[in-house]
Amino acid sequence: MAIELPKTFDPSQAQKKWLAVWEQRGYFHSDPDPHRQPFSIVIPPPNVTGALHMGHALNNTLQDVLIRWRRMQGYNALWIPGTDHAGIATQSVVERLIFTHEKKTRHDLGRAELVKRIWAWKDKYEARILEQLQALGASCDWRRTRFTLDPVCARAVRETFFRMFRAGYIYRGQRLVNWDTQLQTSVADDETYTEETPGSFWTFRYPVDGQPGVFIAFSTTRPETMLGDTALCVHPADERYKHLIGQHVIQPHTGRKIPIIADGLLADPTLGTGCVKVTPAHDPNDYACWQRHPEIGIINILNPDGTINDNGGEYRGMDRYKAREAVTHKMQELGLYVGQEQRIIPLKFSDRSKTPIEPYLSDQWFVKMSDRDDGQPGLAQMTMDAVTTGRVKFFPERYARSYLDWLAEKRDWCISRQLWWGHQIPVWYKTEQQPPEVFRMVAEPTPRALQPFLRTRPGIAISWQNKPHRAADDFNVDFVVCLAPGNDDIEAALEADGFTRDPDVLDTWFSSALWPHSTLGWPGPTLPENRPDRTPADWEKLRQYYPTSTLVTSRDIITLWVARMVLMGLYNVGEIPFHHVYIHPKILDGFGETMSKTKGNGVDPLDIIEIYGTDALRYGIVKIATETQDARLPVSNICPHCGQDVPVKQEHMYMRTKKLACPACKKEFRPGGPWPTDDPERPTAKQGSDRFEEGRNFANKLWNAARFLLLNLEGYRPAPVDPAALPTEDRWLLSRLATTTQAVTAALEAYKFSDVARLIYEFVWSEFCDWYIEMSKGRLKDDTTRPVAQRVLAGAFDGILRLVHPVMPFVSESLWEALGQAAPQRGLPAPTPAEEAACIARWPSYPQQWISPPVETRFARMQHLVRGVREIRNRYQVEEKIKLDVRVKCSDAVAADFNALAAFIGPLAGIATLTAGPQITKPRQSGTLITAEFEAYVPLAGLIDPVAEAKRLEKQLADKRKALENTQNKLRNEKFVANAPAEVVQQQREFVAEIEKQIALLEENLKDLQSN
RNA sequence: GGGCGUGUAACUCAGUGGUGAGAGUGCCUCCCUUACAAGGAGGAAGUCAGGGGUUCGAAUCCCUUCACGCCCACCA
Repeated sequence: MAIELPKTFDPSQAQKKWLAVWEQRGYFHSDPDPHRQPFSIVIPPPNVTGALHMGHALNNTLQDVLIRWRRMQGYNALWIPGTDHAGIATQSVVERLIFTHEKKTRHDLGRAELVKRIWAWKDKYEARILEQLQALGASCDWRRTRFTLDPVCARAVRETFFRMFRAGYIYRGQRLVNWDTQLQTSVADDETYTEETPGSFWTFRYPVDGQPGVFIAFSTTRPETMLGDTALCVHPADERYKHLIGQHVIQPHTGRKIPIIADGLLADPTLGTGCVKVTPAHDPNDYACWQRHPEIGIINILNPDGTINDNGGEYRGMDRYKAREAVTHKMQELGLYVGQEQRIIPLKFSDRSKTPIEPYLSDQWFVKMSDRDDGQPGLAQMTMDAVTTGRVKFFPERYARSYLDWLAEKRDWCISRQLWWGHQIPVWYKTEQQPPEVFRMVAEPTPRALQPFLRTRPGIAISWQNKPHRAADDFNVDFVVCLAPGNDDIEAALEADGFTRDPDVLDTWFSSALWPHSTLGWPGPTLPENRPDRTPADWEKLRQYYPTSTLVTSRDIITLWVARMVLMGLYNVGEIPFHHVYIHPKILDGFGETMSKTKGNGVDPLDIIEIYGTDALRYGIVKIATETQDARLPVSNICPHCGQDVPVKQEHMYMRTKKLACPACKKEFRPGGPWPTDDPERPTAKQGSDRFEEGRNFANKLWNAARFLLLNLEGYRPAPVDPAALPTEDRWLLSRLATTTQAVTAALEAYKFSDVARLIYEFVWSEFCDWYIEMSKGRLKDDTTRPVAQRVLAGAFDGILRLVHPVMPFVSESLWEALGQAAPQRGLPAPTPAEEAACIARWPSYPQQWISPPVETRFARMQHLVRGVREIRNRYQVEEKIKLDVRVKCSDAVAADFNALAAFIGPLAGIATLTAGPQITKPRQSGTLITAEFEAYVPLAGLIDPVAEAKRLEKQLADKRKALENTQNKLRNEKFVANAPAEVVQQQREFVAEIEKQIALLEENLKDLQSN
């Protein structure tokens, strides 16, 4: 009995069913297995407070395609999921929420309470994002889900910090950081954005000391920083100022005498007055200048909240912008004001608080990236070498350049953040004052509290201040102690002895950088041997799955994340973290802009899943993941009344358009966007994109192909087939199947995802469905040909399901089950019992000998003819009932090929009779000619308009003659004949012969037409 | 300013030296034929951004102009 499927594929039902089955059968679990080769990926951990967006959908779909494919290939495939605590992002979200609801700041709550609140928040949103990943079909080993703050990861972070500290790679220094005065934290460069802002450009002058009436002028956009000036600077070769170098000027607000120095790097004689004020504590360039001229000194004038500190004298306590006015006013009073002009000034803002950034001198922890004092390569160099030697490979290759260029600067990595949410820095010291600048680990002297532990514990490192130079601030620290994890008793002893722990937390990227090995349970070498959390199983996991196989990520974190993972992997494990880095494109809206909630141009993957199904989403994503291009995804508002797609226009973005009328149902709705409140008048549209229709349709096409098979597999008996003995159409199918399988496999190996989707789609739709299934219909009706046709159909479709599975797991799994009922044993050339699920089925591979160009050529000729007849039928609206007589003239060899497929031409082209042979029957009646690689004549007496047909043929003739002339000219060109590859020349000759024949036939045909 | 990338049909994109440039969507014509109207058959539609060069031959390689995007640096 035949199995009957519903007419259309229902994605939501399939998703629900298979997610549960896969999970319950544990298909995605992976454990160390010495007999299988591992293939491992660690997920780029999404921010725990984030919701799934298209970027995640893209990133994770591509990883899942790789993992499912390798799993099917028999690898021990492990995909580790997890989430990131994302320090600033998360803390500021929760802080803002608490402030909105309770009007309390973090200082009102206190550290412990705030952290507790964030954990509660995290638990909720972590569950949500993991569910969303599961909804994508992500075949992660969910048992191994990690969080960057969980105990396993925390242990790795502590270990790493400790080892780097002990080795002298981590130091405390004063540096200019981007200071967010509202959040009172430093923010990384990537957490800032620059905006062109209207501002003023002032010019002032300072009086030269001891030379009344002599002034020197300079310009600034931030007058308040004059309070922190420690020098004026000119170019050493600038004739205007040469004589003043070494003299002093008086800073009028503070009365300080400051030097005029020469620095060719800082001062540019062509800009402004050619003289520049130097404020080392509040400008990065000036800071660099101070490092070259430390004698000028450095003065910090700001408090963390952006007010002027004690160094600002009478301006103390004033907000920096108030101080700007006051300082300027004072200069005017003193007659030192020269001028002011309005300018558009690029101003840096904090991404989190949207307030202007202040360059601020602050105490921070750093990882030293430069080469070592002994000349040995440092961390940056080591990290670069991993790529230059080819141990880590980028796909596409060009992204290696971003990585190398950035690392080549060897800039030290600031790893401390003034936050409460994150890994607290495991360093203790004994003062409320800020600790010193540079530490180096030493054995002695030793704080008393540590004495009892020193002999027995390896996890203690002590540093002291060893550099005599002090910056503006005064320190009073004797010892700094860093502890490895697992030394709670020492921590307690230190704290009892008056030590306090550094309040800062580590940069999120510090823990993310450990992700490939921390998720695998890297135990670290300093943990005491007898600890229960250091087990042989940890090492076994690491040994099996590390280095991981491929990292799949986006290009904007190549430096922040990829480079640091390589660094930490090499430093901690002594081995690269991954062999391949695949950088995928970014998804943009229809106008080429990045998607964001504020713009209102985003697409919610969950909406796409709801409307089109997960498989359609995945297919669409794989299809647009090309090598070079970012993917544009035009967005539509989906009418909440009738479901019509209404394309988003740029004026709809940023909530500029408040209502839209649906062109289909005329009802009004509000376009999608981050609207703060509901609109009582009209519903808000969801946003979608019709780009996913292709995938939905493809899933349905597969579904219906299976439906056809199942209706026709009655009486199916598995048996081997002999490819050599199969009829031409079967050998064509096997040739195409083998070619496609090979090409898909190669595309996956090269991370050419778009090709994967295209290849599968073309084979399934344009070849298997459009031609093979149609051709099989006749064969299935005949009892003698039916059994073989069934075997080939079942066997080929089995292969198709395997090929489709990594991209579209749900529809393929559903059909695998259905096909399993009708044909539990199937396959080509010999049947085998089908695996119990598509997701653990073996990835296909077929014999090279199946690929047969002659068979494909033969088949292509037949397709040409069929298409030609169809075109004629269509052009002249030939009624189905009318019999057509197609006569074919060709060589005997082609005729033999042709006859092999002749039986299909009638049904496929919709004609009744067909005669094929080496001769064309004369005389011609009014008719038309199909010019494929052979000649076919379709008599159409009485059906065609001779004038129109003649016109058409004349146009064809003209085209052909032109092509002939071009090609003949080419062949007359000696250089072409001499230089072009022989096969190309041969091809051209054949083309000439062919086209000459076609022209002759067309001419003959035209004559016939005209004589009638 | 430096680096990387992009510009091909109305739209989104394939196509890195070799016959007349492709796909999906959209558009036009015909068809609800027992797998599929989320479908079938056919059709129209492109000076491959502009200019110059290399070559027997260029969408493809080189130079250049224009437009757009991203990253980095800088802007007293």
